[in-house]
Amino acid sequence: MPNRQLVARELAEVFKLLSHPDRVRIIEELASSELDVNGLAELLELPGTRVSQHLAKLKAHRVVEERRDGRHHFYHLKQPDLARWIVDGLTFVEGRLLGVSEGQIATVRELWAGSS
Amino acid sequence: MPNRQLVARELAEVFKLLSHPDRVRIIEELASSELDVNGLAELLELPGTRVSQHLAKLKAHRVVEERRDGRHHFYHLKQPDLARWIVDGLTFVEGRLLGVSEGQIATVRELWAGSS
DNA sequence: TACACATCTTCGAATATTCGAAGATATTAA
DNA sequence: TTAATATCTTCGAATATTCGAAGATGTGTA
Repeated sequence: MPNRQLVARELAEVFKLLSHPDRVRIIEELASSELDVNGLAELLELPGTRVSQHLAKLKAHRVVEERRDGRHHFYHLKQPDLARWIVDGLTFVEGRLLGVSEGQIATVRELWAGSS
Repeated sequence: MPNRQLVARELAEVFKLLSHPDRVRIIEELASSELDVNGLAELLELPGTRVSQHLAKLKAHRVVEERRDGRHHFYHLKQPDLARWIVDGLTFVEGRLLGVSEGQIATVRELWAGSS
């Protein structure tokens, strides 16, 4: 009865998908508003090509969905709760951030939890 | 103010650590009881060397802690809530498991949530 | 001491990921 | 149609991960 193995494998897939800082930031930005590739690239100060590559991966795994309007490709989270769950994970990160105080982490938590 | 970037980087590190099925299973087993390398290896039907390598990585990132008793090295979760948080992540996996019904996922959720 | 047990560490090959560069596609405007 | 904009895809090199094998370390037992 290898259900637990199958479930662990899928969970690990999701974790792998979230295991890049750019993708974490993309998901957190999309938590509060739908954005196109350029919009994300400017917000995150990353090259558009890179954002596009990350979005392709997120889309392939059905984490984000695409809506096209003219030449713009807008992206949003398929399951907005995902962003909240990630923010919950901050609990397990607090002890690891030496240069960042708990207060600053709380600020990030609020930024990502509410409206940015 | 790159706090969000720092936080995203650390979150991504944690996700990378969880991005292997063996490590997910190890963490879920350690949620209910402290175990030594051989105990884990038998439970998960994996070679002891492999379990040891995963545990070394989890220990380096302070996800697990070690207690030595004679020639046995017992491991436990430093933050037991981590296992519960991972189980919460099952929400984002349910649609991806084609061969596993929702009822079976619920069973895994209970197995991992309570006593195994 | 000698031996078995439990675990760790190192090595190297196979595989996967990342990232910029360059070119391809699709849409709108001139 | 031509050109500009927005995005995607492919390529290849650099880097990282995985995993078994082999040997090293530490602990208990005869």
